[in-house]
Amino acid sequence: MGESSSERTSRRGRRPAGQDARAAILAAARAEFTERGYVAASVRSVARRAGVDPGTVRHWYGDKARLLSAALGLGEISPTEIVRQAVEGPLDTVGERLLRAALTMWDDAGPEPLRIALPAVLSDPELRALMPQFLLAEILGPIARRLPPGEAALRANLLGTQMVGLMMARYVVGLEPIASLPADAVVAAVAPTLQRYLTGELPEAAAVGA
Amino acid sequence: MGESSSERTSRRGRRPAGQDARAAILAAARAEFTERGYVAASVRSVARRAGVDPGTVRHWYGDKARLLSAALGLGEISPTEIVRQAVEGPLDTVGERLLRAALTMWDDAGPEPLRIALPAVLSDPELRALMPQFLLAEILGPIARRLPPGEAALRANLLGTQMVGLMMARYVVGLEPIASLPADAVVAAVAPTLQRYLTGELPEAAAVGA
DNA sequence: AGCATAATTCCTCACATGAGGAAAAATCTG
DNA sequence: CAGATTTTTCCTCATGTGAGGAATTATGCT
Repeated sequence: MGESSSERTSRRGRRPAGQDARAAILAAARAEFTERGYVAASVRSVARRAGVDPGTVRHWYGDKARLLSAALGLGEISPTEIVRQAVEGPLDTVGERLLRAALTMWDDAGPEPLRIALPAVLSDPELRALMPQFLLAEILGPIARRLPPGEAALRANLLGTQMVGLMMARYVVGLEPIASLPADAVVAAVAPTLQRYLTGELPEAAAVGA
Repeated sequence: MGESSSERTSRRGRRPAGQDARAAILAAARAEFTERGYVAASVRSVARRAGVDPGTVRHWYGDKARLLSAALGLGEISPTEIVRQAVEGPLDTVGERLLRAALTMWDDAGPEPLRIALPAVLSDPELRALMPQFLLAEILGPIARRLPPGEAALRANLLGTQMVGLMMARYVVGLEPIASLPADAVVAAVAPTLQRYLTGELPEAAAVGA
């Protein structure tokens, strides 16, 4: 964890043009958050890794939460928008469309953001407590609005269970063979489940319980 | 967070018989780990909450990892054993048996152990890296051994995705309505998925990808 | 009753963290 | 070119952490 003085100048003041401290900080943050977890990583450990002073990190990103947001690139993709688009179209293929959209999003981003964000959120009871509202409003809500009332919430919930489980196994944990299965194979196996949850027969006992 | 001197004596030495410091420490640990997350909770914060000195915590439980194990009551229930028992019997109802066993185990324990353990494990890249092996060996392995070779691993994986997703939604996140759905209703909705994953038709594209 | 053992606190140490602010150095602008 | 602005480090502070060990006090055993 020692800083290499060949990589880090010790004089105060502005660096010559062309050096991108912000990018180095963000890359270091992603690495630190991934390797140590958000809580155990510190602003100082990120700064050390980036080869800058902690004051520089603070200057650009303020506190650690904002550094996390920046490192995750939040705001660049909107899961809500992705869901909204996928949910449009015929209902008898909505399961597959949602799954493909999610797999594309996750595959594009790689496992890092999920591996950083999920434990960070789950470790904080206040953030964790916000997740149901967020999920219902932003992810499952647009789906439920396409379904007949009465079972819509339960059906969207069930879809959520399968999607989050797949996300966990494939991206967060890296469970094989599903972690390296081609997307088409995943869709072939899992989309029928999603479709049944959304539009298929739910046994009476499930519906009564809702 | 301040300690109440009416609850804590300040003299050194053994306490009169009848006071159970260990139980108080474990209860405090569970509360602290749940409310702050494992990493952010400290041995000192646990001790403060329990009304004892940090040295006492250290005396009984050594380091924080061992305190976590004790607080979670690890060793009292064996998921592996539960899976092994549920997997015995006719294959055409194994999905439901596994699900009932898991729901019982989770319901009995309440959300706390999962809310403590999951972020703790996922925040630590070394522990996280061990999860696939553990899951495959201890949970999914006994299931896969009951299935015909060739697709056994994929089928067990698929079952795992649904189970972990259900666990996340129902217990960790508290997503409604599934969080408060009666177990029978959950089984009615989800067991057919598990059964299909284990013994049902998997589309060709899924099987080829495995 | 006396001694050994067990349980608990107090003390100390080295180290780490987030945060604020001032000084220094490069760039930008008119 | 000079001054303003931007960027970066150094310095300081208050607070917290894990860990080791010795002193103290109650219990257990003979």
